[in-house]
Amino acid sequence: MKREKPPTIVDVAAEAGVSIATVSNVINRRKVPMSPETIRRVEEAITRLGYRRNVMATNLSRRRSHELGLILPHFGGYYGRFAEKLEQKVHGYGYHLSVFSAAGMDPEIERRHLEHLLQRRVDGLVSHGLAMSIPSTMQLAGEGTPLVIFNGWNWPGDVVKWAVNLDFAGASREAAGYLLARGCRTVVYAGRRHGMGANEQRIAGFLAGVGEHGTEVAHALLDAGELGVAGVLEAALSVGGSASAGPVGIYTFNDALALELLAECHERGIRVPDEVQLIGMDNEPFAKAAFPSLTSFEMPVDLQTSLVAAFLIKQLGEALDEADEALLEQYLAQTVGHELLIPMTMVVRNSTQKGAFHSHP
Amino acid sequence: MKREKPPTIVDVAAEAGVSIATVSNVINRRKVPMSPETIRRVEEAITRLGYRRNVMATNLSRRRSHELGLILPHFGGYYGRFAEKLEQKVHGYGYHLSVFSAAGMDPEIERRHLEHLLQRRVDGLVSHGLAMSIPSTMQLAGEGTPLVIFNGWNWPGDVVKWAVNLDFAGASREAAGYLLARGCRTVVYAGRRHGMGANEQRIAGFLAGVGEHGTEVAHALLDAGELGVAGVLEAALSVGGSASAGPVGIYTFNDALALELLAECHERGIRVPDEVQLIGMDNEPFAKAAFPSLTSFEMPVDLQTSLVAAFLIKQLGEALDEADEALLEQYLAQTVGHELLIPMTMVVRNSTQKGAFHSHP
DNA sequence: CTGTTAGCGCATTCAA
DNA sequence: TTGAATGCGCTAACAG
Repeated sequence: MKREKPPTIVDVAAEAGVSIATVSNVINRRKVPMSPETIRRVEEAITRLGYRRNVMATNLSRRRSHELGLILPHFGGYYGRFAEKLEQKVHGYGYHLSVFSAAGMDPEIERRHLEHLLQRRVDGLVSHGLAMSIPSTMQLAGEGTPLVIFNGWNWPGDVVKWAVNLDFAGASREAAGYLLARGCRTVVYAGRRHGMGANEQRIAGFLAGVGEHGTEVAHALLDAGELGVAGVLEAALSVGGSASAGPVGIYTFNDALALELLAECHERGIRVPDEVQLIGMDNEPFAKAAFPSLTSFEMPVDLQTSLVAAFLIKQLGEALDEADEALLEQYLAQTVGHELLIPMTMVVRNSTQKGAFHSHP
Repeated sequence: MKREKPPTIVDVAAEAGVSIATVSNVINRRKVPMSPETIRRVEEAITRLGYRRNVMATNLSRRRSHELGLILPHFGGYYGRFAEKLEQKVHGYGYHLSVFSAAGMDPEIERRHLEHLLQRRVDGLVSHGLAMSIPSTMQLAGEGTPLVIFNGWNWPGDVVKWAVNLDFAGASREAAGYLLARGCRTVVYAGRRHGMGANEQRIAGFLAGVGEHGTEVAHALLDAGELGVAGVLEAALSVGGSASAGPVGIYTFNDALALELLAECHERGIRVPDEVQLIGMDNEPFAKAAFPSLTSFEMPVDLQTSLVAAFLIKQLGEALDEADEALLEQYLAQTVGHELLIPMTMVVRNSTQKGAFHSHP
């Protein structure tokens, strides 16, 4: 624990025999003209001393941190990829991204992270539709820091300028329609209550899809958190009365749940997709490798992060590059209000293809 | 973009009719005696103005950030959980944790994050065995910031005081032995070259396990990155000559790879575990839900993060609580050098239980 | 082209 | 019990 304190700009100036202002100039590659000789001497001094600029001092002085904060519900799957992509994106604009996880929607942890980011005076924030209550968030975020939400619905436009959402409703509508088209006699949605807005969107879309079907169809909304996986499966199987023909279609909150249901089907000798058809969401790597492979929805992470970054960078008064500017305009044109919807595409696999698998022939 | 600048301690002082020193005192020096009246006035002013302390200024003044940095190879699975746990742990000691992902072992990104963390003058660093070269890291980290490594091997003791590692070698040894004991005629290890140290540890342990077997046994080391999943399976099947009796045992770098191999087996009508037995690593949620479920190794995230936190906090000169102190001593006692090894436990499932599954009866 | 100087927001002696 | 003054490391006019 020796830790002699790191060299400062003053040490560098002394070492190079110039003033601190000059050092600052060469560090920040300012426009001001400087003799090559001076630059060389300063740079030498910097490497010789192992100088590293103190960003706290820099930010304090600049009254600008060039730092952005991202709050995620957790680091897994889609969200992790989201974070990495967004980091790359904003780095291209000279911003740094600090990522925090609410460790599974824990409002307390979330609040802590938010508070910390605010105290650090980040220039902007990106957050999922939070676990914290909206008023509580509003109070924290206040009018202050630019905030872009992703996958959050019904945020008042005065606190959130933009919400960049995946069209879970549309996807769910499609899923329901697809299952019905495949001849399912019954369709159910298996959700997770703590999915919050994302869950509600799926429900709304699912119901819409069911409603669009020509004839009346047996359906149900199930909660996996409440019923458990086995409970969901049982409930699903008994919805339409056990005698009717055709498989039961189950559309799940995400691939993880779909996979668990799949395992439960194996356990009970229920054939997929003959007796039960499954559609998940997220298109996780394991969805493809499952047996039978799971039909799911691809997450357009690239597009979503690009849009999020574009909105935030723009709010920060920065100029966007050609591609991002174009992207923004394209989506802005087809958007009403401040909620932007990104369409999703279904990836059809064997869990919805009749006859592709027989567990117990 | 109005953003009137946030209130400072000066504003609060004015509002409360006291000096800034007094404000500072009520905020963080409750030890010094102050009249309750003053405290009340200051606190009122704070809430009235919505004052929030600027940590950059605070840290600059204190010459201490109370912030720790964590660098991960990526956010997925085990690492994500690791981050969340560690965050909780260090929060208990009054530290904040900033997490960064190298986006899949990208040395460039990793360097960027490390540099940023150092510029931010974090009090300590935690990192996986990095993607960056060791010398490059040493130069960066230098003698300066306390650094604890996890799952990193062969780091010189003068730059890394502690390395807290999972015993991948021991687990791999056990895996090989287990497969052999289950009657496998052939055992192979399917790895990922970019797993680096973690991969090498597995290889060493695997070979040791094979070597401990009484008789000579056909085995091989395969690289999934090079051969592809199909290639690995083919190679594995042909290792011992196709005629010999007993299943082929495949021990994989992680569950993801095991699952892909499992899918490939289904594809080709190869029965698991009758013809092929699989053991993965990480005990991901999908390992349990796979069909057949995958034998794997549990990751002791809690224990590992506790130890990492304890080492780092201690290096920072902080006092540990009872439990952590005890934990530290316990492990210190059984450790030689600066590399600490955490034992892992196997979770046996159907992918190694004969007869549990017949894909094509 | 280079140096002087006044902040940035806060913590912390040292006096009062 | 409170306040004035100094410094943390750096940036950004403004002079020279």
